[in-house]
Amino acid sequence: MRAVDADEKVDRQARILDAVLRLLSLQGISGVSMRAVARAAGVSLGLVNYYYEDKTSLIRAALHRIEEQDIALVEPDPALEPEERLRAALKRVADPEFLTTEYLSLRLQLWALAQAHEDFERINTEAQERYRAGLAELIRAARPGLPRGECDRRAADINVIQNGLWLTALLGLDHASIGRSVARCEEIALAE
Amino acid sequence: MRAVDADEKVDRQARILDAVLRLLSLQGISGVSMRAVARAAGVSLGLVNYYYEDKTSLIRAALHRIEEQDIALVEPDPALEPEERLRAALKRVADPEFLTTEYLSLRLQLWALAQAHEDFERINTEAQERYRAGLAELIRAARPGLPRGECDRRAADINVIQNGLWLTALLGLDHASIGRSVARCEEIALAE
DNA sequence: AAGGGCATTGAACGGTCGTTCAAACACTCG
DNA sequence: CGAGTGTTTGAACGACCGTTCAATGCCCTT
Repeated sequence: MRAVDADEKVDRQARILDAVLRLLSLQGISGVSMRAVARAAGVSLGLVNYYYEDKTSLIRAALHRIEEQDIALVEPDPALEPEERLRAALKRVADPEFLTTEYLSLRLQLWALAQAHEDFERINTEAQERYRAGLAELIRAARPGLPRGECDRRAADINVIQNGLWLTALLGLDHASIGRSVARCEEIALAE
Repeated sequence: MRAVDADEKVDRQARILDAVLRLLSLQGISGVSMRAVARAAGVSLGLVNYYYEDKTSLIRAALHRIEEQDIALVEPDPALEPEERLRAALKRVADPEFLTTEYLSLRLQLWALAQAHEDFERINTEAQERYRAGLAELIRAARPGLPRGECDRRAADINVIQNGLWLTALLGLDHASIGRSVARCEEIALAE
């Protein structure tokens, strides 16, 4: 059982952060207490405070973790042509891998947190802007003739629909309207 | 000062609920404690528990209050022709009156709560369905020739964009993309 | 073997939480 | 006036919260 032991021991800090994300997604911020996090991560209360100065920095770390995932969504896939690259990125947001209740609920909780806490709002806004810029860049690569302003506009419009798509997927489960919305995003992005 | 005194006295129960909505919007669920609510409403701690059995029923009451506002958004305006009625309803969601940070933040907090608490989720889903049904009915009245399924489909698609619109308005403040999204909703709704 | 530096633990602190409840208040009716 | 009814208050309870910290365990170096 060496490997399992090692797995369980390695990087307790990461396991603590995982536990935060899990609890936040399932129970909301009310369910995230230092003790609950410690319990869910299988470590002692003291260790949570050892790795994270206080609760605020713990949540902040969770926010940054989600931010990385968001940016990865518009990371260009180098194996594809520009247009297919864009299509792939647009489809990725409706991928079952990302459209899980756990992930979407987590996003929602973080957005809710951003509303209540100025510090978190800044992190969130920056992430949103980086995402939108990445999307605009993908459009520009796929439609080189478009002026930059038009690319930004399209990225913004797509962003609106994608946000709605995520929210709708979370609140109800209307798969058909999600598919149609992805198609609508492609239309907006690739119009000549 | 009779009138003011009366105003301040009348319906303390309603003032308590107002305080909940205000706190929830501004500080999230973490800011809503029985004591904070009492303080914000200008009543004693005991009175909050007098009118609301426990904290859960207090939040539940807040959810129902928001639900009423949502349904009112698609309430047909009898003074208008069917098509204008629909346009009015679609424009209403982007009305500055509803697009305030306070109101949107409140919605977000309630959605976040619905994820964490089964009881709240049910209330929320029902409200969402009633809203969507109201929207489909408006479309049917404006385009009587359309089959019912197509109306439902359009209502669902519009709902996705509107959710995104609200969320985008809350996270950033891209007014231009909001205007374009409202126009897109009209196109979807009124296509022949 | 002894020492030193991280990692890890859980008890303890003061504070806030939700809930309960006896007491005080305001008001109407007889 | 006094009895009765519905409001309103704030103290008190036990539970849980975030944070601190002395003590312990573990592993590498000398």
